[in-house]
Amino acid sequence: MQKATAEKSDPIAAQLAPVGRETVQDRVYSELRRALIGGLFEPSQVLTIRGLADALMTSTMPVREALGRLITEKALEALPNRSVRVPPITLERMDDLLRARILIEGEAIALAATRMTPRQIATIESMLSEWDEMRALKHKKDVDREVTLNQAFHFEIYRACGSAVLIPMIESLWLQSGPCIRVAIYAFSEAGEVDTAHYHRTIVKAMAAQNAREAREALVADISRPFVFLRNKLEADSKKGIPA
Amino acid sequence: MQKATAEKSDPIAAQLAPVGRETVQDRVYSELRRALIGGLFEPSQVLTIRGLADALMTSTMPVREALGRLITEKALEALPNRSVRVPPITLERMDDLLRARILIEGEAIALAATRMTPRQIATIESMLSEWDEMRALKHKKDVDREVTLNQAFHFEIYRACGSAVLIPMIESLWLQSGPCIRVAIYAFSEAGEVDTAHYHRTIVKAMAAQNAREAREALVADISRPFVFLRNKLEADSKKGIPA
DNA sequence: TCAATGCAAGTGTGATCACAAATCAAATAA
DNA sequence: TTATTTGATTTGTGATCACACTTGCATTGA
Repeated sequence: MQKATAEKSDPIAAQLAPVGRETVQDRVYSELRRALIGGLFEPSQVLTIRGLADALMTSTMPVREALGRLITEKALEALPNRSVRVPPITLERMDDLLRARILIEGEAIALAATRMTPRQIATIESMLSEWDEMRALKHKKDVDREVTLNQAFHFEIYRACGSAVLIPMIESLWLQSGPCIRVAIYAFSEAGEVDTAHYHRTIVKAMAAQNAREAREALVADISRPFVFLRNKLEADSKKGIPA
Repeated sequence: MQKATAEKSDPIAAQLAPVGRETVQDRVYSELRRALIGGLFEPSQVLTIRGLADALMTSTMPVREALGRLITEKALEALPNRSVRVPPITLERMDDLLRARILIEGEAIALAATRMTPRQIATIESMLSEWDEMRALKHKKDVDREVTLNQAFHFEIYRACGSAVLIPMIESLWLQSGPCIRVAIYAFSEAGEVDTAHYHRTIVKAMAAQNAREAREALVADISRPFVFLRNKLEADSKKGIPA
């Protein structure tokens, strides 16, 4: 094998990063994930293979496989008509999702509390200040950036839990609650938003002190907020407005 | 629509069950799931699309989509070579899986403890006696049947937890630990098996008493057993035998 | 006017083909 | 004999086609 010998003998090869061979299907899958977590699709919206293929400038093949994967992790829903849609929001489902997230993400942050390196803690601290400066010049409500930064903050912590089993589950949970969260964030914005960064600061403080219990409690408060907010909003709407 | 009117006006339509339209992909996916949970594939075994398609008497298309779905739930592993294999067993992964299963299945059974109907409890009790009579005439070690019955018992309980979010996660966990479990059960058989049904009886008793704490503890003992057994076996092997 | 029928466009599913990358084996050189 | 190379086979990926089912709309009937 000429490649193996080259790697050993050639000193410049050590400076070369291996070029990733990402498939089209992977890119489609990642793109749809990003859109789902960011809440770019509305609940109950139906997606067609050919429509997405056109939008993503590819053929139907990578799209249908990506959709199949998203359906298995419950990020999308397969109707009996064989059409696929993003799952609608119901109160039961929101409670269900929140309970699962408290259980699993709470465990992950408790594990991470005793395993995070100073370097990793410095990373999430820098994210904190990045959050602050975004708030400082909040001329425009950059919801997309807010969502992205929030996700990066949380997963920087979760990655430190050292569990290759829990992390994909958390990703699946974020995928499923993405549409809900987006709706909640919009509701936040129009209802005099509470300081989101405050909760993150509490989390960072607990993580720096390696206090698993406090970290878990702060996390629960953080992720519960949009859910209870949206829940109250939905209940209020159904009481006075349309019951459906 | 003639179908809708027929449903309302025609009395014989009420006796007709809707014919399910299961796709080939669904069948392939279910079949591979069954094989994985049952441990029919060995750890580190590589699977080829065309090989599976031939074995399942279908084309490559349904197989590749089923494989993609199984990869996303970590039931299979995609190598950088783009070939797929069933994940190998490591001590770290086993501990990781067991911890996640204790966390999530423990929560599920605790939820189910206060929600199981008398009818559902009667069902798992009947499974208990079915287990006993299988033990009574254990002329041949029917590992397959043992695995199937064990799965049916646990999921009859989990289904009662009422969470549409937790159950798919538990299925994913069983998918991932399937190969390990199979190895453990074989090891059980050759090492004078402890009474598996005893743990299930304890679980049933706790469920009947709606005692969530006891049910959870009994479940943890039940699912931990094959893992700690296999762990000790692997550690013993690595100490005296091959370190790899 | 309204419901039922029939047609046409759209959609998911499975099969097949083309192509590039990887794997394996025989052949060759040191 | 051992290491290297070369060629053939296998394999995954993406594109395209054929078919069946669904959906939506226009037409027809009462």
